[in-house]
Amino acid sequence: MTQEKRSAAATAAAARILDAATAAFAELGFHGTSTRDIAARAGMSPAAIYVHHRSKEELLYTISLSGHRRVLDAIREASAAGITPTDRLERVAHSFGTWHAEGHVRARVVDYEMGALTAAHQEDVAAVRRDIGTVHRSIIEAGVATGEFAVADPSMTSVSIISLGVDIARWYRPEKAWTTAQVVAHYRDTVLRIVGAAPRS
Amino acid sequence: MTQEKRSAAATAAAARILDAATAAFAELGFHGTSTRDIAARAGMSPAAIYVHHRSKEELLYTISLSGHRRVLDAIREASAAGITPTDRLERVAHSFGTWHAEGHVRARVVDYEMGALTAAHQEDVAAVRRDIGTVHRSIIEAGVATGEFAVADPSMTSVSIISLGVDIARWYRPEKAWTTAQVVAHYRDTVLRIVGAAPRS
DNA sequence: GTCTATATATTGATAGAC
DNA sequence: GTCTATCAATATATAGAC
Repeated sequence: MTQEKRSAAATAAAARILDAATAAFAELGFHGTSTRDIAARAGMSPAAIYVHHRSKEELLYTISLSGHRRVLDAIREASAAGITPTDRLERVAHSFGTWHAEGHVRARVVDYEMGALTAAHQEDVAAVRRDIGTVHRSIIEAGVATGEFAVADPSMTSVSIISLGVDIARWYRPEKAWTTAQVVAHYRDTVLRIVGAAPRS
Repeated sequence: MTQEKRSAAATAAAARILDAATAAFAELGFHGTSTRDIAARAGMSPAAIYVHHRSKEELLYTISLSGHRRVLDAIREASAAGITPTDRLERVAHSFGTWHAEGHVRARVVDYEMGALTAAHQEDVAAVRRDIGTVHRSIIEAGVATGEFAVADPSMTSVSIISLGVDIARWYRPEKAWTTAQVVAHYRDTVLRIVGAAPRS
């Protein structure tokens, strides 16, 4: 058995507990969720959690850190693929919006439960968040340099764009009228308007 | 002693407890806050809370409902004062942004802790939220009618504008670089861009 | 209307059988 | 690696003295 396969998150039971914790945290919040809630959703006894994970807080840490890293990877890939700043921003907005709309349950935990982490774990996540901000800001600055974007303060604008994307996870509910595709398309168009890009054909 | 003065929230001690609860809920979340936390912040014993309020949940309900009502009143007043849809939207954005930036502590509880309310209390708050949405959507529809705004879906656009304002309360921290006035001005300008209004002089 | 003391339930986490 | 049983701490809320 390899090192990787022995690590907690690699076993099927460990993953099932992580998924149960994600669903519970998204619905009730970290502090509103008991370890018994998580165990019940995973179809196991409360004690089983501690065979695979160190603590309830570590469950949140694992969800939050891996979630943040996956978003960062996704937008970096989207950003690299584009040619012009407008292309890159459009791809990044699509990727970022899709993560928050389709993955709204996971994203709700990732983006809104950070405050329940220990200070050290919160700093690990914050570092990834800074990189996510840098990806956005760099594209905006590049677009300002080429004249494609009309933006007075790229830092503030990138915060707004990220904010609008993140907040999808708070308000979006699939049982309502809009599909994720509609929400993402609207987000992408809104982002282009915010930076003052020329309307797309 | 009048009826009003005898109601719980009207006494000084009751208000002090409400303020302490607001600060605690904003920092730790509803479920992360104990009644002992609240009592300690108010400089009272845990038992004192129950002289002035029925339960911890009722504290949140009072904060959340009165907060929502105050926002609704503020944007209704701002909306009525304007002449053109652009004027009205600008005033509403200023009012809505100011509430969330300057009142970010209170707004964080009002907007992000709703899920901890009982179903009945959640519905009371949701009714006010629907009115807040209607105020925004009506202005956008009016602007589309006059040709001042270029918006394909007024419902989605009003959700975006509200979302961008609400989310200020999540990310804004006064100890960072930006003043509330800067954040509000940027929000107001961004809102006008989102609806496709002509840039202001 | 404030307090100390406490009832009662639930919490996160562990012990030990299998 | 799963379970049942349980520990110790903490939760919300109340009782009763002053």
